[in-house]
Order: sequence, then structure tokens, then C-alpha cells
Amino acid sequence: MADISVILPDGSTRSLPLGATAGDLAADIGPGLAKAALIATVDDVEVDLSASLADGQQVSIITAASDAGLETLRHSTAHVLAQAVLEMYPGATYAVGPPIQDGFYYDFDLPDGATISDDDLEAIEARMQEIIAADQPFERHEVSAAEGLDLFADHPYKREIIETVAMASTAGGKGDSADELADEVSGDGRISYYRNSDTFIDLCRGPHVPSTGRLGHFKLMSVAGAYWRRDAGRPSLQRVYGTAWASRKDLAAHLHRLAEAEKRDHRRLARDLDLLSWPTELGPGLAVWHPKGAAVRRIIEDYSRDRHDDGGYQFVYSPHIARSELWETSGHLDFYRESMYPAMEMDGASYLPKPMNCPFHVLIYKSSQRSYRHLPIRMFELGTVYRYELSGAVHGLMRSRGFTQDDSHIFATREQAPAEIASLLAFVLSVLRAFGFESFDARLATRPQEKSVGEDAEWDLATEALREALTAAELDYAVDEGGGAFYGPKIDVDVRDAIGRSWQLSTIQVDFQLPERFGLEYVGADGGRHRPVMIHRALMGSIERFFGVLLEHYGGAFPAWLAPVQAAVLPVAASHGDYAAEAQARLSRAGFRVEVSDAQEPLGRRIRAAKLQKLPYVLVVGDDDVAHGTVGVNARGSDGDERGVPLEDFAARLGDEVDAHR
RNA sequence: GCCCGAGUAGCUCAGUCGGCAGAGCAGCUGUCUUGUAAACAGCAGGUCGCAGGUUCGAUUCCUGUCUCGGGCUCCA
Repeated sequence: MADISVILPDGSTRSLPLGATAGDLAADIGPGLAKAALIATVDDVEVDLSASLADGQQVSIITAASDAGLETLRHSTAHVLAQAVLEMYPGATYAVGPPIQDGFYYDFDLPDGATISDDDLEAIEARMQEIIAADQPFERHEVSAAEGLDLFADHPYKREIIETVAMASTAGGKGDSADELADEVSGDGRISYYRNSDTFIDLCRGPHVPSTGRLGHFKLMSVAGAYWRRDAGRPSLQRVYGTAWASRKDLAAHLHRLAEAEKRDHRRLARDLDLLSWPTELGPGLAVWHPKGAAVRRIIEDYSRDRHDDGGYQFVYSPHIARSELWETSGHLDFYRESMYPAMEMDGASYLPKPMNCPFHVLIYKSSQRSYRHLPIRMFELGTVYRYELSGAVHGLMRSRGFTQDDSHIFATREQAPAEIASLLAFVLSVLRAFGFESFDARLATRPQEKSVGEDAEWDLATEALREALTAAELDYAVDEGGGAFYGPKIDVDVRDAIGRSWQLSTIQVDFQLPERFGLEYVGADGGRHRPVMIHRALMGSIERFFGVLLEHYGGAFPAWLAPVQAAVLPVAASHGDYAAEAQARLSRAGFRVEVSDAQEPLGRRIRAAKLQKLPYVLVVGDDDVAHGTVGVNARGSDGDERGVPLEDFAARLGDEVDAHR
């Protein structure tokens, strides 16, 4: 019998009998691998373990240890979900069910507009576990598109997938709409489907795990509405979300992370720590800042102002509304009218609340004749803007309808722009690091196909300048094709928080358009008039959002330099009240934010209250402390407490911590 | 804006198969005067999100609406 020889990832070769499958290879390498194997890649194409191998192929066995393996696991679990739902809801039909970050979803259309509720998820999970216990094989089949249409005769969404992807490809080329469905089936005029019981098949490109018994560490998370093919004009489907993992331990760890994230939810912490609230009387997306929240915000803003002072920025202010003519000139009315609050008609003019600060800064630039000697001009404003976010998009501080940007606009010559952008990026990262963020992801967003203005050459020039700045900053970045603003390309910087989530904060945008639209000029060394480049930059993005991210990053336990209350002084008994007040006064004079919690209640109770407020320090003072001028220091996060610390020593320690931003 | 779900005391929640609405915590008052994460007692607190409808009677059933949560879309 003839043998074939395949090449393994480490470069070695292995002989197998003719007709051997990827699964056979895994078994040949070792029983451990055979057990862990989920799929394989053959010449970099993912295939089922049941796929036959041919001589000379590069083969790699994929387990759940890799992203590809985990994705397959999730995709297969989605199929099991579909099988369970179709069995439990007669007449239901199914649309698509891909793997996503941490899990999967599947979209269903139930008969007579029936809906799945969260309470139903447990029963569906139970049915899924039965299917998994039955260890049904995932059998791959390939048929022509026409046969596929017959096979899925009762399932219009599946038919539409076959028609848009498989059919379109045979007619030559596939449109944009087919791309998003391309994961479902291959586009060569034939389709593949998987059968895992007499009654259940699903259209799918694959690959899948060998059998349902390989699954099991999953949990259904929620139900939501979603449109068929993301189109608001198409039917609304029931989308069931689930999470799936390689092991019970991984699943438990994921659920634990979610619970941690929920504990860190800034809306919950904002209430528990009395930082801010969202009275319904104000309307969606509008918050009021309570004294403690305002205290933290003020520290953030003051720090930002200090850094901008040092960075050579000039501080400006601008009003909250402006006449519609301004927004016509700037282009906002053309491109973003639907996101702007509507006009107020006054004295024959209409005034609109500002969604951005840029045009005002442009007018400041324009207020006098500028020379190349003055450039670059860096303007800075904490400017509050209003944007009519869709009601469903509003989310606490992360997406609000009124917010304050730490906005700056830099006017520079074209020659200055690249260097200016590079130093700007360094400035941005330096400030973010000062707030405890260490890990960043950057994106370079290029010209949108629609909704943009300007010449291609200018876009290319600007995009290149941004690219160079990213390289200079040694920042890894992804390219977001078409993700730019209507007036120019941009760099977005995301930060990673303490539990690994990513948040978009900073943005740097190059703009040739506004200078053009407003006719900005400077006089060059040659005596001629030239057009400056404008660079838009928001560092924290919005103060509100930045505050929300910080709150979740620290889980409410702000470092001492940011904490609204840095220490509470707790007299053991009422007789120590005077000393406690004196200690507070001395610390306050030294510039610290300190409260006294007097002896109306038992000490343990007051300590507990202070701990729940996540104060950096609880200072207990009793007879010994009164006698020696000391305090008992109970630091947040430490096990025990330190007795008899001289007040001056504590003040010095707190001062060091504040200076170091710890 | 659209889909799904939820709105009961400041917070977390229970409850009423249509018949005067409950607990814990928080708050207030009093007693206790405490050495490192919950002293004791009492008081007060609700048009059961809002508006219509059905009903002898609605917090409960129906309709609409507002707000919130999850998702879609969007995010200058």
C-alpha cells in the first residue's frame, strides 16, 4: 500500500497510509493530541479532522489551545444551539450563527412572532446538553447550490444565503452584501452543510469539531433583537448569545471576569460612591456631578491644564451655541445634521448647540493675520459639546449627549505637521500613562468612501504623516479602512484597563478641509500667503468618558492623588474627637482631602463604612495617639494596621504617594 | 431610531390568582463611648414610572407613553 508524506509545523515529515485523514495523523502523533484535536489546517486552510490528506501537504492539528480551535468550538456550539431551538420551537427557522469574542450567537425567527425570553435559556441549555451527551457526529456534505435550495426549502434565510453567496459567485464576482455572509458557505457554486442527526442539518462552510461530545463548557447569556443582515428594513430576529470555552475552568474564569466587570460598572460605582447621578428629569445621557465626583473631575481637569500649560498650549473659551451659518461653512450641517440638536430660532437667525469646538478655534485663528513665525499655534479648551446620540446608544458616561472634550487644535505649516503630530502622539501617551494606563492599541483610520470631502492627494499626504508618527512612537497599529472623519484621516488610541478591556480615548486628526473652508492663511517667509494645516486632538476624548473608564479601571479605588477623600480620621471615643479634628485640620492645611467620622457609632461600623467607600486610608486615633501625636494607619488593601505612626510621617507618606500618582 | 426585557421606599429585592403595600440596608431620633469591616431601641419613608381604558374596585388585566438594561445601528 502506498504511503503519503505530510509536513508538520516543526518542519518534520510523517508518513501515513494513503487515504489517511487529519484525525488519523493526530492519532499517529499521539493519543493526547488525538483527544485534544478539534480541526486541522492543510496548507493553511482549516478542515475537519475527517478530511483526507494528500502527499506533500503541510498539516497542523488544531486544538482549543489556539484561537482557531476555540473559534471552531464556539461555532459548533452555535450549531447545537440552533438544533435545540429548532427542536423546541416547531416552525422556527434559523439565520446565521457565527463565533464571536468569547462565544457565539445564533439568530432565529420564531413562528407567529414568538420570542425567547431570558427565562427560556435554561431549558434551551438543558436540551443542548442532551445533544452534547448524545455525542452526535458533525458530518460534512457538499452539494450544488440548486440541491442546497431544495434541502433548505423551508428555511428562507438559508436560501437567501445560498442565493447571495453561492449563486452570485457563479455569475461572476460577489457584491458587498455577499461578503458578510461569506463565512457561511464557500463561494464556488457548491455549498457545504453539516448533518449531526437525522433531523438536523445546517448550512455551513465549516470546519466543525468531530462530534457534539467535544463541546459542553458553555452558557447561554442573553437574548437580543437583531436585524436580518444588519438591515433595519429587514425582519427582526431573535439573537441568542452564548459563551463557550475549552474547559470548565475557562468557563468559570470567564464568568468570574464578567462578574468582576459588573462590580466595576461605572454606573453602579457612581451611585455607591456618591459621585454622580442621572436624574430622569434631565433626559437620557445627561448627568449631574455630586461633590465627590466633581472633586475627582476637578483633579483630572487641573492635571490636564497643567500639562497643556507645559506643552505650549494657549487656553481659549468658546460659547455653546452658534448661528447655523457657521455650521454650514464648517460642513457639519451637511454631514452630521442628524447628530446635532435642532436649531433655536431667535431674532431672525437660527442657533445650534455645538457638536464640536473646532469652528470656534478656527475663528480665533482667523481673528488676526498670522505669520509663519507664529506657527504652530496650539489652542486648548475644555469645551462642552452636545450630540444627539440615538436613545438606544446612550450608555452612562461612556456615551452621553452632553460632554466635555479636552479639545485642542493645532495650526501648523505643512512642513511642521509631521513633527507636530509625532510630538503630539508622545504627549498623548505621556498623559495617559500618568493616569495609570500602560497598554495601548492604535488605529489609523483612512478616508471614508462616502461622506468625505477633499482631494485624494491631500488625504494621502495626511495619512502618511499619521503613519510616520505611529512608527516614530513605536506604537503597533491596525488600519481602519474608511474609518476617518469626513474632513481627514485620524489616529485613534485605545487604552487597556485593569481587567483587559479596551476603551477608545484619544484621537488625532489631520484636517486640510476646515482651513480651506474658512480660508485660513499665514504669511510665509517668502512674503506669500499660504494655507495652514489643522490638527484636531482630543486626548482623554471626553472628560466624562475618561472619568468613567478611570472609575472602572480602578474599580472605584482611586489612587490617592485622585481619591475624592484621601483619608478619614476616626476617633475611638468621643473624648478623642478634638484630637481627630486637629489631625484633620493639619492634614487639610497640608493640602490633603480628609474627613472625620465622629464617635456616634461603634468603631468597627465606621471602619466598615470607610472601607466600602474605598478610601485610601483610615486613620484611627485613641488615647495613645492623643498622648504621642500619632495615628493608627489602616491602608486600603493592606491586611493589618500600623499603630503609633507620627502624624508628620503619615503626611509625608501620603504626599509621596500623591506626587508619584500611586 | 429598531428588537428583546425590566420599572414596587434612597439602595437591593419580596408581594398582591383585582380588595387599605412588606423586609433588609441606608436615613432620622434616643441610648451606648467604643482600638480596626455591621451596638441596641424607636421613628419616618411609597399616587407600586406616567397617562388612558376595563372594573363596584387597578400597583396587579389591556393600550399608549417615558426611563433604564441588553443587543442592532451609529459613534465628528
